[in-house]
Amino acid sequence: MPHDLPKSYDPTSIEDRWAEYWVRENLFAQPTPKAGEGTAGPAQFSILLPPPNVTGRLHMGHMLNQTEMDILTRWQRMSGRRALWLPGTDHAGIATQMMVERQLTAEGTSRQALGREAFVDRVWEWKRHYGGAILDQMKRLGASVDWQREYFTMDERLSVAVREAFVKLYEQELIYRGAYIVNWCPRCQTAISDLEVVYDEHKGHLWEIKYPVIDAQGKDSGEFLTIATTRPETMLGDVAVAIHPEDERYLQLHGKKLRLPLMDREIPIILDEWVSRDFGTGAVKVTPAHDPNDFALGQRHHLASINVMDDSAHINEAGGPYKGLERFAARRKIVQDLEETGLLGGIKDHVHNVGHCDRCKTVVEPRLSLQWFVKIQPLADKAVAAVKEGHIRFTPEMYQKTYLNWMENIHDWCISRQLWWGHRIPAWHCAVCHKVTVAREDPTQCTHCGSEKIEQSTDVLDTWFSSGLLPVSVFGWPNLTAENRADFDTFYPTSLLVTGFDILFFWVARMIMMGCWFAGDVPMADGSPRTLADSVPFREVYIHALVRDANREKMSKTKGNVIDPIEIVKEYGTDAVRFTLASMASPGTDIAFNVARTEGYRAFANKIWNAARFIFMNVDRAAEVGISAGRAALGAMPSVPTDAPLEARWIVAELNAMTAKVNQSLGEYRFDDAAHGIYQFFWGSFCDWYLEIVKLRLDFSESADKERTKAALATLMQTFEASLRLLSPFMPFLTEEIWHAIYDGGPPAKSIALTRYPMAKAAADQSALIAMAFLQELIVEVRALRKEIGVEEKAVIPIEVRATGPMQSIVTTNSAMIERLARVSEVRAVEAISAGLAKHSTANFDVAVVYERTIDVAAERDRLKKDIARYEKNIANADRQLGNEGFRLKAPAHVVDGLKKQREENVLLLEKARAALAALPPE
RNA sequence: GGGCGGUUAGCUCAGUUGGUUAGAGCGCCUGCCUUACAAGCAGGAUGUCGGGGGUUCGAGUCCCUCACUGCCCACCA
Repeated sequence: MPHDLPKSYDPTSIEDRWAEYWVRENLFAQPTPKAGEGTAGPAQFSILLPPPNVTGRLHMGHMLNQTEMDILTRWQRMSGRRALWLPGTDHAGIATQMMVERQLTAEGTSRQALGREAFVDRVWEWKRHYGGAILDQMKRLGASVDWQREYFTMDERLSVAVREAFVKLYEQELIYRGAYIVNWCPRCQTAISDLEVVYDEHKGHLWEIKYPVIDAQGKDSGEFLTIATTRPETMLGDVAVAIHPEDERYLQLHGKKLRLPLMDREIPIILDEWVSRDFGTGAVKVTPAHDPNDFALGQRHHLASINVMDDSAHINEAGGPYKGLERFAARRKIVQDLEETGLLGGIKDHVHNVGHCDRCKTVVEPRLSLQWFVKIQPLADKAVAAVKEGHIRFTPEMYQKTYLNWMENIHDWCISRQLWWGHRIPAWHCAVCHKVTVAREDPTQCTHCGSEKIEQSTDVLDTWFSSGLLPVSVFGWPNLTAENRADFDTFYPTSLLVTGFDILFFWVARMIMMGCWFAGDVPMADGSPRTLADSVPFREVYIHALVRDANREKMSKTKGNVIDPIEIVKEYGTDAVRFTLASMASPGTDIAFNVARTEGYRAFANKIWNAARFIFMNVDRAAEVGISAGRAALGAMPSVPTDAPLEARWIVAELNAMTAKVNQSLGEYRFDDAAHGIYQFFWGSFCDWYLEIVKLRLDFSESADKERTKAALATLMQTFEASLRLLSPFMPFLTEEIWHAIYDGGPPAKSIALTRYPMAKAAADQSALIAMAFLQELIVEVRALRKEIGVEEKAVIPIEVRATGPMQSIVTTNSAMIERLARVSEVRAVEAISAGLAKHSTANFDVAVVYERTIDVAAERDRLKKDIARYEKNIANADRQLGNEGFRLKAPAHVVDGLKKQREENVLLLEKARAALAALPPE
């Protein structure tokens, strides 16, 4: 890589090249340690990529997630840890099946027409074709994952883990099968878990239906009991009507029966305290097969359950004349029929929440069906303990509460899905004894009766059952032997999980439950039992925010405000987008993604690019006069002798301070602080001040002191190179390109990512920081003065400076710096500023420019008056506090002293400003 | 119904255990093509920290309350 960089920074031309190089060279592969070499501990850093769905395309949320993980992984790797970032994809049961079904529909066919086997083949084909798309996009983003370890949740070895987990839980009697009300999606035609139902507020109706009361002889008494329902179609499955036992309106109906309209069936009136008297009519129809509350009611009162709908929510034979109607058509017909028979009491508007399938948004039908469940409490208990005992730490902390609240109120988990795509449940049903055989190896006969008439369950497992196992399964569980457990011993528990709150329950909580449960049985590398502390799937969880659009709106396809990261990356470069996300990623706050920021950070990248060009230009000039660039000294923190020029001591002090800050911030997941720190240092300190000053030292003329030039160039190079390393986790492409250019074809490593991350070496040189701050203030005042009195930009003019003792000598020593940066021809140290000159005063100095001023007297007067008002206010404020005995007694000494000093400064400045005002021509 | 956030400059956001004069980026105004960079340089303006009350010598920061706003959980038919 030659160091003659093109004139302008063009991200696309460099990013593709390095992205390809990192993958080709396998730079981030983390091989399995040799047996016995792997030891868990702080020397390791392992992290799992939340596996994107194979259906996925990269969106901004992914990019944020991956940028954060990549920054941390690169930082950890460069800090000397054995870093492993493990990528993979999720088969995503429902989501993927839906995509393929949609494709089939477009072809005019269906999965039913294909049959199960052919359909599953088709999905695999689809997966091979599209499944890697998101990973290819990740490569383009520079994600430093170990591509050699890439997995897919339906890989053979991960499927083994799924099967083992299922069988084990079954053996432990923590998996059971039973008929319960589950959330049923009629479009996906499968059960879904509580978490997969999203509720939307819906303006519906409350229909009041009159149920005729019948007498002892079974004849209509002429009386009615009016019930209220939001779903009239379910009345076909009514088995009772419930009222509150103390409801005075209905006391006379106790023990009576009703005729179910339309179905002409006798149903009892039951009494239950669950019924609320003030809702609707105080009488509620009971449909155990289609409502969870009714189901519980039915259990309590030993009522039958009548399921009136089929898998696609059409009315079945139990619905009599309504058989075959789709549920909403049935609803309309039923309401119409009731009206015609005079049994419709009334229709009221009613706003209520309606559950929809998370995937396809179809209205969910609560429905009685036979499903598999995990008895979750024992797992949840461990998962609660793991967090309460501090074995897993959440950032931001508040998510711990959210997590515990959910985990402590958890319900059994419905894990069976009536899908074709997924891990098939390892349970065989016997046609003879009707019992179930669950086994690790496919059985040929029923373990209960020995019959060979067994058939495997057609259900598959919830996708999250397999992804919940990932932290253990990717490292080889359950087949861990002394020979092959090095990965597990080294990398489990993983160090960190970085993810969004949207999958806190779906995935994070499940991993904690399953990790604690299954890893707990794996002995430690030394054979000792594993404690809960070492069973957890990860030690820390960092939950990041949602990426919204610039107006803080959630991105969604329907709103059309989705920002495609790949598009933005093409326009501004990956580095700029990464830096945007990092700089806006403060924990707990959503990110309003604004391309204006990205434009700003592309400018930052360009700034770095140009700083590199400037430096390389000087390296070349130095080479021409026989000064070497001193590359051998690179790769460490720069150090400068105490007699080095001020700017050299200062920039090294600043670099150390910023390095400490960045390391600390990254340790606290403060990506924003870290990014701002680097930005501020590089642009504000390094470019704006240091580079401008160092131009003075880069004197390649014959008469120049070569040693001094060489020293200046060395500090320049070292500081710049260290800055690149510091920046490289954030902007991996740009820094890689420039870093290689520094070495002009002979880099000491294959990548900047494989060098060491800077560590602050020493306490910052305070005297350099103080002196430089003073000079910066002086230079800024001179520039401001020039502007105020209208000195042309190009004019070079003398100044007068009055400063106190040590500061005066700093001015004298560094007059060349002042002259260059403030366009000054001569710095005159004086006892007092000459009368008539335009002057600025600070607590430390007075400064004036020697110039025939074209002063705007009115503006100057305004400025001074404003200053005076400010000083007076400050003094009054200080006096008020200092006059308060409580403050003097209770405030810490440094606060009181600071305030006193500040007051003195303000008194001085006030005097100066008043004098200056008096010296102005009268109004 | 329960819980958790947020409200700071025109915009997007920082602000560590309460402590001296509340910050950044973008935007805005003014002047500069100063040979690394006009994707730049220099200078400048801008806030009753959502309202009210309280604790304290001292509150953007702690407590109470109200308003607005966002999210999560629950799901009474």
